[in-house]
Amino acid sequence: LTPLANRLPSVSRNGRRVNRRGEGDRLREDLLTVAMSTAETQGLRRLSLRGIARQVGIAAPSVYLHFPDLDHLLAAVVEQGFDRLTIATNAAARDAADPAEELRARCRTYCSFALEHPRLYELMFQADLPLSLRDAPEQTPGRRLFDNLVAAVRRCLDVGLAPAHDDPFRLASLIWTAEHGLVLARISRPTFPWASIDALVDEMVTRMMGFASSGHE
Amino acid sequence: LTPLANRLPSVSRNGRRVNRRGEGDRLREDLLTVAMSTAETQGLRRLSLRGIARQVGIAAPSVYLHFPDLDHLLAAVVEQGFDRLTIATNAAARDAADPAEELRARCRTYCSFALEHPRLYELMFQADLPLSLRDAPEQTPGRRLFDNLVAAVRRCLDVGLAPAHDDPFRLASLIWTAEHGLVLARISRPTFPWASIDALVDEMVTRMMGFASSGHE
DNA sequence: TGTACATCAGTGAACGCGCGTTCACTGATGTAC
DNA sequence: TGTACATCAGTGAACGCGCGTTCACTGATGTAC
Repeated sequence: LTPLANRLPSVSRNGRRVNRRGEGDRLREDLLTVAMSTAETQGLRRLSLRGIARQVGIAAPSVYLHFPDLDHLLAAVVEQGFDRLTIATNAAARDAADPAEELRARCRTYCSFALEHPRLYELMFQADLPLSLRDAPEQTPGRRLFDNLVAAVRRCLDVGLAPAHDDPFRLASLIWTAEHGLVLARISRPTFPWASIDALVDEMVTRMMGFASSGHE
Repeated sequence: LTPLANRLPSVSRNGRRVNRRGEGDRLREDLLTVAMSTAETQGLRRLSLRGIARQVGIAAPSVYLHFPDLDHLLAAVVEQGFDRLTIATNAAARDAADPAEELRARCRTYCSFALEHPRLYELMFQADLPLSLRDAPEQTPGRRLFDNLVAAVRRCLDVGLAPAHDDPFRLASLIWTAEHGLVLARISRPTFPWASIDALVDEMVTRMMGFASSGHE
């Protein structure tokens, strides 16, 4: 009501400025960013709509301007997690000298990502949460990532690095689940005397694919 | 206050009788039984002290007669889960003809158990919950189970089924994490076109151990 | 045989908390006339 | 140039809920004298 207050932009108690007209979508990004980092640091159990709103600096109901409910917000986090993981593994694959090395690089990067963001990785596979994503049967998040793995396995078979009669899809299922277990076991049992993750992944891939063992003998 | 009421045993609204003197420990078993079955059917997210008390038919504070807090109750559930899994895998191992078959039988049974009790299995590996069990470093629940797996792998090496220079502990780590991932992936991605779990497990073990492949060519 | 007392197996009410969601609203800013 | 109006980007208060935990208690039953 003072002249001074009239000249200042709208500011909530947290110091956040209300977005200008037409820029309301910025809040959506802010919400995702904060949800993402909370997921990484705190895990699913500490992820709440009110908590995220608090950190962003808005009132809780403002979340509903961009997400119909909490599940859809979490689903967006999961999707973004898979996008980043896909980008990271593809980048690692590009530098590989041959298909076998590419496959190993993909798997090592996959595991590194999971172990660097353990809470996010857990959320990405938390069975019952992203309710809104379960309707899409074949478009499940991470399916693209898996398809890339199948293709990498196929390239190995094509150049004769493994028996040609093997099924790439089946082999990729075995390799994906194995690396999945490798990281989840590490996350949930941190005191177990684990060997180096990179060495374990390489050995797992080598044994699964039936590569001539290179490193470990 | 009526003569009739005096002759009846104490009964809470749920029809539960108050245990007789000296038999207070029965409530502990009831709590565990109910917590176990709730864990199996509902999962961790729906497991609450009040909910368990409600199902057992007691007042919520009565739980504190037997467990110092909710975490200790959950820890007891986890422990019981590992006990059952250990018993099941050992039973399966007894009927095996040779070490290779024993190892496969152990792994198949492990996976069957996990897939028959998916919510319980998830709880057993839920990272951050059994706070009271994390103090015991080497006595982590499931360690006995893992030791059995190492021994089974060692027997395979001893009879020459796999290269003798391989390390049983390392191989067991790879096999355990692989089967762990196999079941968790199935639980969290039920719509994925999975192959038969028994066939996948057998193939995984065969490839990991370097057995002469018997079934799949 | 009777009675005071201790113990056991619980209970009922209350606490403060954070949660997801709803509702009607507000204040700034652009637009039409 | 001025002004009414629509729209945008949010807010504040309130709802009902279930939760874990605390506290002082109760009622039956066994035991000592």
